[in-house]
Amino acid sequence: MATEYERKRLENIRRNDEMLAALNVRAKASILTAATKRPRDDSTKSYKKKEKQSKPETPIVMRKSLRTRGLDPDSVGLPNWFSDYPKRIPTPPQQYSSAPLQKSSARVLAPLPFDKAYDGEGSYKKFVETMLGTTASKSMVKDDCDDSVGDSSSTRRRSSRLSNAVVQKEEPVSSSGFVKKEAFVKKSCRGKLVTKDENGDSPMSSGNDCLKKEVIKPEKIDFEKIEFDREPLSLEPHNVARVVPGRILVVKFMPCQNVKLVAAGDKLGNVGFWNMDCGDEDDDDDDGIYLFRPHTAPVSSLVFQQNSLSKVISSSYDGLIRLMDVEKSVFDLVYSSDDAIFSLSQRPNDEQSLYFSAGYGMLYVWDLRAGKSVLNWDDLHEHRINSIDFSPQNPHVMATSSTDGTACLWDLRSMGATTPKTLKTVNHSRAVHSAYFSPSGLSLATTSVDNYIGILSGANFEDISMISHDNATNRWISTFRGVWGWDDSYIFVGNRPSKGIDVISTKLKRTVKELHDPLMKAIPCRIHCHPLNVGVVAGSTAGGQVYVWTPK
DNA sequence: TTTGGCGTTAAAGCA
DNA sequence: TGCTTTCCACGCCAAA
Repeated sequence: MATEYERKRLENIRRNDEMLAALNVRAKASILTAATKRPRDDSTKSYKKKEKQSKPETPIVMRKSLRTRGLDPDSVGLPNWFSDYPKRIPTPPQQYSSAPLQKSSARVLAPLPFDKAYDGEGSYKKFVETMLGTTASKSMVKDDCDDSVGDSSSTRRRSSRLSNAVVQKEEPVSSSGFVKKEAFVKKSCRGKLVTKDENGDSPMSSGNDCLKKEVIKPEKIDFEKIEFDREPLSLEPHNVARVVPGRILVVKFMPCQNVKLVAAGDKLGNVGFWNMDCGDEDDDDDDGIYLFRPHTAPVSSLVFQQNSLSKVISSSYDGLIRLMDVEKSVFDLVYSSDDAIFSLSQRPNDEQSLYFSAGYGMLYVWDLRAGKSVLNWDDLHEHRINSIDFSPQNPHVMATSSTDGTACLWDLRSMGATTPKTLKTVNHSRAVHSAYFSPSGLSLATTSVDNYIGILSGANFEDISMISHDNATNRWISTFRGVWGWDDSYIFVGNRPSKGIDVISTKLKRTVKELHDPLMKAIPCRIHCHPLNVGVVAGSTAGGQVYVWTPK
């Protein structure tokens, strides 16, 4: 229950804020600050804001339900304005265009048009064109799934399937819920139309695709041409950009081979897109970086819709899930809640369902078509769930990681109970920030702040090995998450002291490579390996920069 | 047992 | 170049 003291404290905060708002002190202070600020010397490519973002004038309010606040659902509890506290600050009608100070606090429980969400300086016209496929007719898109927050695991799976030539079919599942390893047949798929399923139907053909897609023929993607093991990766100056202003929590490549586009979500609620092909130095109005602000709190995950790459789902600590629909130029509101959403994922080949975690240990299955929750568990973990991922071998098997110090494997088919049992639980001594399946689905990698990266393998994931790795961060940088490369051989994870990326061999159980470059000025906390282009790796930092390594 | 304060220390912004 | 500010990740520990 909220204490008397807490109520008084909140009441004081509210009164003070109303007084400041009435005096318009903050707006005036902001004007003074803007008038006296120096232009920043920024030699690297960067997003351009409409106006300098002043520091937040209100505290970030973490979304918390009555339940997690310890209040009864029918309790009067905190005043109504508390959950939407920032909205109480008087805002002018043009808040989105000329008053980022006010804008920074408003949680809009409605679809948000691009015009209102856009926070860049130039035009986003080219971005829309690119996303709608007018320049992407050569694009090739993946055939199946995307993944969970801030990682790279399942978006790579297609590429891995191609490179490993692992034939995917309806896998037999053991009684324990795990796929029988021996059921898989390795053979070359060169020349096959890998985007078609067993019935000959292309999973890409459904839906109102915006991009002009082309069936991927394996011979078009010569994975052997680029051998990550042998060819070093390099960081070119033009592959460095500041995409968003705040600390990045999630970075994702658009799963498209011929359009080099990176999306990043930051602590302030921004979602930035960087079209790396758009490098027209003469065009001051469009440098390929497009900054939107669909959320008012940290963006926890970004997922490109599996069969419609012009749609991007975002989740946030502000309790909202939005669907960016480029065709309609709007960030639709999919879900809203008082609980912070810490992770979101989709199962392979099921783009109608969202799996997301909220508050402290809750997990929801949301039907996009029906617009409602079809399943939920209140206490899947004892603390926040940091990642959700699905086995590419068997999409019924889900992996979660949590601040409660565990990573768990679940069988979705036997989770009807209110307190479902795990298939496997991995115990770390501290918070676990990720648990991602390898591209083949045969291994799982967990990353914990206890300074270990766990590798689970074996037919039933019974073989657990812990690789020592310095995963310590602090409050100013995002926690590390080990992500898989393009096959089961390597895991990529940030290195704080060296400001680089460690490449860990799962076979040797140690770091075998380090990606360093003098251009790297900050720690790459969140990493994504391009799902279709082997050797292309993005690292993102607390300063909002994205660094993209490419094969030499 | 719960709660809240504190230490940690990266990186932008500013003078 | 150096100082200030940021401020909800996490663990530790003392106080309630």
